[in-house]
Amino acid sequence: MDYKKLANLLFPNVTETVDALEKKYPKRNLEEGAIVTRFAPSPTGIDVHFGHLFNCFIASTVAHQSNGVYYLRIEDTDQKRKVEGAVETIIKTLNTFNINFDEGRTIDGNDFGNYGPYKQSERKNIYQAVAKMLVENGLAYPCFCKEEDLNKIRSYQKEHKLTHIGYYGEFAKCRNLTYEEIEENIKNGKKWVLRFKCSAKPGDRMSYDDYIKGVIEQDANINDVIIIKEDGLPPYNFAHVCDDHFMRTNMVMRGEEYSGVSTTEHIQLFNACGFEVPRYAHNPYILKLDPETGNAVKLSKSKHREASVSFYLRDGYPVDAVVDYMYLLANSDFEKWREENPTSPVSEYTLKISNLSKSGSVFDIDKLNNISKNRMALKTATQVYEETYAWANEHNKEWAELLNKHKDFAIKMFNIDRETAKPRKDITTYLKTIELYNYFFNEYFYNFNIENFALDESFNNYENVENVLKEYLNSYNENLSHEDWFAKIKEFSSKIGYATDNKEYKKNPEKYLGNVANVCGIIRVAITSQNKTPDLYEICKLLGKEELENRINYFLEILKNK
RNA sequence: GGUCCUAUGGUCAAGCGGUUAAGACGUCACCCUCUCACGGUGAAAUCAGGGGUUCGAUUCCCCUUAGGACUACCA
Repeated sequence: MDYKKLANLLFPNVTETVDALEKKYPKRNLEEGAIVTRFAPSPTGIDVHFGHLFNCFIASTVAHQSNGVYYLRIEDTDQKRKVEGAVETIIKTLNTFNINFDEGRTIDGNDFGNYGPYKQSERKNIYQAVAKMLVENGLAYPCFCKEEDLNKIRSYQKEHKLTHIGYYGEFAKCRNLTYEEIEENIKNGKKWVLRFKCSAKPGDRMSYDDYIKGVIEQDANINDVIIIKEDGLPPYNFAHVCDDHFMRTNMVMRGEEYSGVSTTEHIQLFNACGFEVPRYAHNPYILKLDPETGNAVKLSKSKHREASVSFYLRDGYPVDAVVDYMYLLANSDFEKWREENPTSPVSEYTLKISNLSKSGSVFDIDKLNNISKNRMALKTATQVYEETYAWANEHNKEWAELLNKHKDFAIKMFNIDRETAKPRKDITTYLKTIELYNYFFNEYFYNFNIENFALDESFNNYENVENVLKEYLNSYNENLSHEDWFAKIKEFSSKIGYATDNKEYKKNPEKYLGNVANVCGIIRVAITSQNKTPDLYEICKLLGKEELENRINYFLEILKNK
């Protein structure tokens, strides 16, 4: 067959040539070992998957560490699944986590960089030029099979339990069409797709060196896969090959789902085009334990809230905590480094792709919480204030207003038990600050009902409670040191029948109304509503004597009327 | 069904033929203590099973088992 003639029949309007493209997109001039890689999302959702964030994080870190290039390419060849606003969300979200691109599509829809356009739907001429070349070289052919034809082939293959399912060998009927038949079909307006003429046969093996998983030997792809769809655009496989070639990617980092036969297919395509095959690195998944079966399953947006990056943003996990967690997932020795360098920027740590786990790891929210607590404890009160405020502005207006209205007060509040040798570690998220600190604000406190107060048996006898609180107010003086403050409490506690020596109290509990811990407990609940709070002395000092009195009166009032 | 990947406590994991099998999170206990935290000390808890190779296997090989992925005009 005259393939040149066929190419012109199929692509009469394509004038672009591969040679011209090679010149237009020259090899990158980078230092030895520089990694050029990309994030290539499909704009099909309004939320980013944590697994994608994780992949991006690894790829961008590795690229930047090597003085390479990390770019963004939008894979929108499936026009049916496109979602409005998805690209913007992706870019914004990644930026939030300090993942930035050196070139690619931007949030306002423009491109920056010399290898664009960075959106596949705008690269049709490139794909068609390469496709035309393949036809000219006899490596691709048009296929007129319809969906039902394909289904028929598939069910035949399944019925006869053939090991290979697909369009190959004797099943690839359109492979044998003559030029005249093709011309006739086209003249009759029959729709066609372009298929790759695969030279591999059942039983053929191929191997490639995966940067993460090592050398993998695989059954080679034997299907005459589709490289140009009916709409003229390529599916993933061919778009990947053309784009990563002309964008001069040298390391394709992508999810594990592409490892295996797909990769052999992609390599065949690279070879057929005469393009250099890039290095592949297939990242394992992040998993989640299924409570019913106990099996680890792929983290999925539809089933697990922590699969969506918006979850971390909404709950207010500090970005540095999430980033630390990703480092930990990638390289377990990061933990040791972090222990030794608690305040260093992560950029000082070298991520080692060789230390990536070959299998997926189960997502552990407890670990993230722990990291978050530790990161939070390292921040100054002002930092905590500002980050919390920024978060609240987006996610909780009420909290934001209070923080804004009482800024100095709020910073002092966040500073309690902070700048000490053993800072508190109870804030995991910005969201958590609300339940942890709301009682500091009168706007909250004076709206509490008796149910909001953490009452225990110490509150059963109203007279005792009143007695304790009145004594406390009498003894309280804002100028007291911490020691003197506590000495005063002990003093009146003993006077009104509470034990001040805990060992003594444990020996003879019946001799006392309670111990000094109960006294503090009563005070704590009365002025904060909670039984778990930071240092009581500091809280009292921050609120001031007048406010203490008001709160105690308020509390006694509602306790009495319970 | 076929092909590939993976397998150390509940989780993340060190380990590269000889170890009392690190460490972290989580759990529990005790200490510290005005609560809660923090901190400290300690405990329970792991080499999936079976064959080889070897003087010796968690480590190397094979099989089994389990889990995961792929097998689209989706990416």
